[in-house]
Amino acid sequence: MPRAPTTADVFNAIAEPRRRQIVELLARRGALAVGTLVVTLGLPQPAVSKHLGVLRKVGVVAVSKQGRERVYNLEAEKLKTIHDWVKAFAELWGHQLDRIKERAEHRAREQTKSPTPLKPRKGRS
Amino acid sequence: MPRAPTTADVFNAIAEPRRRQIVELLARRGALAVGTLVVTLGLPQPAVSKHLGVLRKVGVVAVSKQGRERVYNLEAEKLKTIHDWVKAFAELWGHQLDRIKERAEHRAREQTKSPTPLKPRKGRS
DNA sequence: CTATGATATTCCCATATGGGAATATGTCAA
DNA sequence: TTGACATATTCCCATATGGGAATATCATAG
Repeated sequence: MPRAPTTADVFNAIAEPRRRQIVELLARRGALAVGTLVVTLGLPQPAVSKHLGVLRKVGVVAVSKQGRERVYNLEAEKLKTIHDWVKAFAELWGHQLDRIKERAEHRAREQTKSPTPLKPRKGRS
Repeated sequence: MPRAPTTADVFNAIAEPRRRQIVELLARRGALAVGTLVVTLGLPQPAVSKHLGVLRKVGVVAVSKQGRERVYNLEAEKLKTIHDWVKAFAELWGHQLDRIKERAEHRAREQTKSPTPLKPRKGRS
């Protein structure tokens, strides 16, 4: 199986730096027309349109026709998926994670066979 | 330019569902040997090793040799990058984002007066 | 030493990529 | 209508993918 399509989910969609930039821009400056994004990002228009297509497909942005322009706005709630995911690990870096780490599989399955023959010295001979 | 390598940064690394699963497992159960991950994930060992390789390259996990096993542990701080990124948009979904949205490109010189969708005719009567 | 267990690495391949270039579609102005 | 502008879509291609299969590497037991 090849890599999942960028449109598979939000995680894949924002893996692309340019797309993250677009999200940042829309968050910072509000809804923007494609043309504005083109000049701001310094990317060719087709490239921008494609990136927007990906973001739109996963629901991170939404379009609205305004005259001959297409105005894209951020649908921030979709980013909540990611936030919720990483948030679960927040305590692991904000706190002492040793406890969780250590209480883990210290008895692993190795004890089913060899009773912990740890660090046998790195002798040279 | 093709898609950036999965090892390019944390965002690309965790775009892959299996790799996210690995992260979750290591967070939940602490450091684990490859073999344990293999049985838990139900994936062929080479596949797991490759995923671990990606995660290791971006620094999300770290290995330690323990006898003939390789024990992988989570380096949660690396996920902070992602957390910090999405966190910036948290106010956009937890709060009223209208303010930010509206103050945006109002110079688009066209006030959105009526959203009136043009196409949503989902019913043939 | 050799054998076995535990992981990592290499080769293969269908698939998707992001950008470039060119073109199509859409919308407004005369 | 025609023309100019704003976006989207299509085609092309070098590159990377993730899994499968086979093999290599490393560590320990005998």
